Amino acid sequence: MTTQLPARIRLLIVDDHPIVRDGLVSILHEGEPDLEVVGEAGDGKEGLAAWRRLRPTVTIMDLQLPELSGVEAIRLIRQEDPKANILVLTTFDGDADIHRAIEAGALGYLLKSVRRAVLIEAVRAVAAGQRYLPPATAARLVEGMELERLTPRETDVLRLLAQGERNREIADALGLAEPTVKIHVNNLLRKLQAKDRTEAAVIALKRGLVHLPR
Amino acid sequence: MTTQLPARIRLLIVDDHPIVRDGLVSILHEGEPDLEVVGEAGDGKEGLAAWRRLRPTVTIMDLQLPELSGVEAIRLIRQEDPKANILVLTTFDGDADIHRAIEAGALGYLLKSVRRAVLIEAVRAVAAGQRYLPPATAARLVEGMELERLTPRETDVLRLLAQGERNREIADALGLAEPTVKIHVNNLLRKLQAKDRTEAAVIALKRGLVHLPR
DNA sequence: AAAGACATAGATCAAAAGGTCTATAAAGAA
DNA sequence: TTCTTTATAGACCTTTTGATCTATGTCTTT
Repeated sequence: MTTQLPARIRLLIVDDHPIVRDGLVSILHEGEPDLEVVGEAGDGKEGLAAWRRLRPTVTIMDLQLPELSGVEAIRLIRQEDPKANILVLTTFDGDADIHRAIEAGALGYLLKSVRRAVLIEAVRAVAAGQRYLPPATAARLVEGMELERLTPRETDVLRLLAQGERNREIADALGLAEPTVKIHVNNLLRKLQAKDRTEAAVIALKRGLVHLPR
Repeated sequence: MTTQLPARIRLLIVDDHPIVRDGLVSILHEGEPDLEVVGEAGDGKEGLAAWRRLRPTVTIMDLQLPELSGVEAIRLIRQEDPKANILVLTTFDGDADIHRAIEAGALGYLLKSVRRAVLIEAVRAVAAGQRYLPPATAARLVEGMELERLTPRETDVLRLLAQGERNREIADALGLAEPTVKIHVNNLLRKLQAKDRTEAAVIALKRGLVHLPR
């Protein structure tokens, strides 16, 4: 189908921070003549549109994006082209988001704190269709698969719990009886290995299972 | 003392993310001939050393830095030169950190998500010795001054509370009686306007009063 | 010296949280 | 169909939390 010119790697950058976009462009261009940033986008929607227009070799994507979340954008892109190479570049290693991004079809994952050389290495790996995950992340991903799978309902409860809602309020918000909420909370404490709801809330935030409210 | 050539603004960038540093350099250089990045540093210690060596017009500083925190670095710099112009550039608007940074002597404050033009505007303002705060931040700072001042002991308790510790455990950890801890928790709930300890923990994290444990 | 803020702690009491049972029902997999 | 998972809910009990008192001692500021 596509006649490949092996030399050139065409890149699309999707990140809502202009500073980060410029930093990426600067690092990727300088001294790497075969890397070319062909497009940039500041939110998920623009990112998807740009991807459709440009069909880049690699899409570098942040997860926290306005309009359309990074995970959603990845899912939609991979739906249109299951071979699309996507490298996730995010600020914190909130495990849950990474997990979802990988499930949605991202090939690589990196923290924004990485050194320049690592970024380039990751871009080249993903451009070649290879997985790229920091070892620690890969390890946590495997553990995460096993241990902490939350059911949809538990996730609902956790989200409200992590905003400081009481069981009574959670029950009302979800249209449940309070004992039901208590069961879910109980399961959450066990799965998250938290000794009480406050620790559960902190763990949920730390792992990116829920996000801080505005 | 220093004979001033008004044209040139010499900048020092202190941020632990190479991507962000490159992004800043790129934005600040391009099309702004009077702005010159004369130095970069990747942690607080290096930042302080670079500042001593370079005495830049403006120091652009992240708050979350290894080795020496941004707030500490700001304090030390301002101790040596109370007229040093420091612009804080940070990822999240954790109010407490901003508050401390301003108290430590930062002149301006910006989120990393700002547009390029705003960044340049802020740099020029701070270079001229003027305060630069986004209106929303300024407003919150004023409120914050009034309402939410925590005592040192309350901060101790809050830190442990936000890790999910129980009153009993907090008491043991701090060498207090449990009733004393309860009083502090009570004061915290009132000052943070939280309805229970879980919400207090979330608020504390959101405002940057405490940080997520590693 | 007096006033105010802070830290300490004891005593109660009601509300909420958390643990442990049992039990029903729907959806999906073996 | 049978088994498993998930979601639902009731009952019971203990622990923890949070609210509200009173009270003391130390600082710092006025």
